[in-house]
Amino acid sequence: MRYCPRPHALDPARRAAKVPRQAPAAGGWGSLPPAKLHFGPFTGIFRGMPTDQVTLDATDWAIIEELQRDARLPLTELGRRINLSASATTERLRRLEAAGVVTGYHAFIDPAKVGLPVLAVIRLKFPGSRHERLHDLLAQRREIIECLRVTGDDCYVIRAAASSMAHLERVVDELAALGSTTTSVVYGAPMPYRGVCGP
Amino acid sequence: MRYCPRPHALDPARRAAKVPRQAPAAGGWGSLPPAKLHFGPFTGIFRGMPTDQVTLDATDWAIIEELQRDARLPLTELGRRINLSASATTERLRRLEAAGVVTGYHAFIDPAKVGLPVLAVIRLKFPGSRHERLHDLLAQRREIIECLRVTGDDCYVIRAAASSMAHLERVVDELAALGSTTTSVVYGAPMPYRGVCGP
DNA sequence: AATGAAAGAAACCCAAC
DNA sequence: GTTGGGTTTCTTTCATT
Repeated sequence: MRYCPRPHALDPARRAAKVPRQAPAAGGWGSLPPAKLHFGPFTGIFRGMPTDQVTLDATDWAIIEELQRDARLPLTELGRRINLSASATTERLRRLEAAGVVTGYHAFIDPAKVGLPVLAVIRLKFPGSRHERLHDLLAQRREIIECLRVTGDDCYVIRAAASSMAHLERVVDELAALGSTTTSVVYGAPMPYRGVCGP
Repeated sequence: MRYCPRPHALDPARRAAKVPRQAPAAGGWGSLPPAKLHFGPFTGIFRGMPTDQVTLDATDWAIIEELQRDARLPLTELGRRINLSASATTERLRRLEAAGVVTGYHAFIDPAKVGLPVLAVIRLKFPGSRHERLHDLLAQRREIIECLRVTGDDCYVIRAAASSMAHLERVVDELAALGSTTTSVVYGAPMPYRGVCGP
């Protein structure tokens, strides 16, 4: 097998080698493992059913907090910060990845900088159960960057990033064909996403 | 200076050392402070006013897409995938970081795995302008993992991760002291967060 | 801007403690 | 968990184009 540089357990190539049976890919981060329930940075990444809780000690939490802050931290430096040898740090992290505690490492992009300055939270209320059509739309419209199914009056909470209000309008119109929408444009974040933290 | 392993431009130590003077924010917002506007994975990380757009070519987008998928990808492997030498790839990425296109690299954690299986979207409606009290609460309650200010009936859209419904209730009660809340518990994500993509 | 070479550092594996 | 050795790969710098 080809040597995979800095090959964390979540690396697609490595996962393929180590996790023989992939569940059918269902949207979202292509590289993420199947059947995870995550509520990752910022909002949530739910996928499928919740899984069992993992017992973590203070060192595990230190690893989690460092990597939530900077996912590109080298393992040697991470080890230094948590007062653990590189080997032990690597093994801890490997276990956290294998247990599904760490679900991925992702770069964050400023949408405004790349031409998507209009961000919105769109709530969608369904009359019946045309969920398939929504799923199709989610897959196609890349302006939709997240969709959560929730309790309450609204069935779904959707996030979208658009290049203009006119662009957002087109996205909302497509959603409005499926159910009734309530759209809120985002001014800013008094509290931008921060990762989870220990007890 | 101490060698900094894999020291990307966003590394705190390196940022201080290498980016002496930020160019004054030019463009549409006049004298307003040059802040970050990100709508990162899952929800968005807005902070302050939007900044200027950056012109990106197909190679830049390839870098962005790869690192959104796996932030721990080595630069050599990234270069291989986009058909560029490691040096050129590094320089491209350095520019993207310096321009504020890439705002960070973050590990995603499965909240259910670490004892926070209850995720909720809480909308908060303010009667007046007791924003300071909200900001204090946001800073203190680590269950609140994001807060967006939005247009519409509700002033804020808040995300929270709690260990139980009783735990969530306590968080909601604290918010309800400031304004009227509407809470939706998250079932799952038909479309978990996926990063932005090019045109 | 991209390339290629070279030095130092990091990732990895493994054995021993 | 730690240490240390040995190997491969990665990061960074710099000269070159």
